[in-house]
Amino acid sequence: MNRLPVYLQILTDLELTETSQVSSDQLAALANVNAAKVRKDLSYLGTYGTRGVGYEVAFLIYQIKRELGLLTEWKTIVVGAGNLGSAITVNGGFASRGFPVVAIFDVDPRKVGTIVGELTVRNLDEMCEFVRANGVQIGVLAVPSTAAQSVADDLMAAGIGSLLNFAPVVLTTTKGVTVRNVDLGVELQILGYHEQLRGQASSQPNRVSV
Amino acid sequence: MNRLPVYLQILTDLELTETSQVSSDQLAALANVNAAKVRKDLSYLGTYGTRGVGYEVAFLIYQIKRELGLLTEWKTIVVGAGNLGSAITVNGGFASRGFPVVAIFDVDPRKVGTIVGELTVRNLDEMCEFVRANGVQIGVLAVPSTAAQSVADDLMAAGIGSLLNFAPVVLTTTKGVTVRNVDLGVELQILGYHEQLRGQASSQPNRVSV
DNA sequence: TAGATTGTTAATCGATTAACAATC
DNA sequence: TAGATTGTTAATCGATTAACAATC
Repeated sequence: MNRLPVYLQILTDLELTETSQVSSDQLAALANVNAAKVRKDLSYLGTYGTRGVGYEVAFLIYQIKRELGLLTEWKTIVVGAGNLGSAITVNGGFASRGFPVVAIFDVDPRKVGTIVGELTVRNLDEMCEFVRANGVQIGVLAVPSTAAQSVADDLMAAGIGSLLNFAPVVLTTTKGVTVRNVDLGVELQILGYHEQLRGQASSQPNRVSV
Repeated sequence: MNRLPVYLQILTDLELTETSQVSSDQLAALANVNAAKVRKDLSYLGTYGTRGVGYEVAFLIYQIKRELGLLTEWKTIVVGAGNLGSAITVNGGFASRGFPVVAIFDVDPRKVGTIVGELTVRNLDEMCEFVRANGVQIGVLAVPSTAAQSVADDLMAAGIGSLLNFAPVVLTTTKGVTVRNVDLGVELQILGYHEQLRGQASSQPNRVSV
């Protein structure tokens, strides 16, 4: 369920402000969704609410984490030690969210051996062996578009489970590997679309929004 | 329409391979969707196909760009000159996709004045004035979570149109500002969820997938 | 008990897709 | 004309939400 991470973030914030109980109405307001939807989403986890009272924040956090598989750590590697790969490795704070970055790789000999965060950049040649030997589950592709498919092929051959791909290409995948594409250019394009709509709204009010 | 950027990318690839005509069947296969959906999506742009033949690639690219507002350039600034902000400014290649990054800002005096790509990092103090003076439409927030709301408030006060936010916080927004959140941690969490499902599928085959 | 809120049903809404006449 | 493919209708499917009995 795609909305559970949103609830999780809100609940985590609430816990920091010492809130121990929350109603579906409150949660819905914070998440900008319908209260019935919140109850339906949460009832999917089990019947953990108390009628007339609401939900216990800490318990709900635990149950969502359980459902999302965040009680386990998933070993993650980053491929590409450029700015993006470094950003993810260093300040992503992913380790605290259950995704320890256990290695970072690059093909550029000038980058191999340098330090990124707490890791030393390894040579791409060692990647497959490392994945196999350490049972790495998740690979983050922060490489140029031209290299993405090749790196993905290597990782899949080495038995990786899931890929997070930042290169703006449609990867060909084998087996049951899950791929998630994040194209930052597309994110901007969507904003551009909204900017255009804004312009049309003020000048040509004869068009229904989509 | 959220699928148009996907079609656009595929069509652009096709154009590079000298393909001038494409059918809804072919496009659907490349985009991993139903052919009827492709035709319905494209018919929204207008009736640009030819029965018995298909669609002209170049013309379709133009029409999608027009619809998405990609024939105009949208002035973009990046706030935060860390690894993430640098990655976006330098190798995002967003300028070629219609989003020229016209300035980058940081609060850290050690970063102000340094060069990122073709830009000199400016002081955050100058940001509002710059946005107003140059009519910047889009702001990219590559700052720590703690700073995100404050920077967003400043940008909105200065009249920015849309924000792309990488900080894992729910921003409070005023007026008709469009905000798009990209939480890389959430992206990983979704992969973690799939990893967990994979594990359950092999051990406990008594659970229907979601 | 009275008030509040859940869990769930049933209605509604919108998105997807099969099917096919139109037509190149 | 025969084959291919669009554009669109109508059916299907799934997601959202209003409503309310259950119950704390």
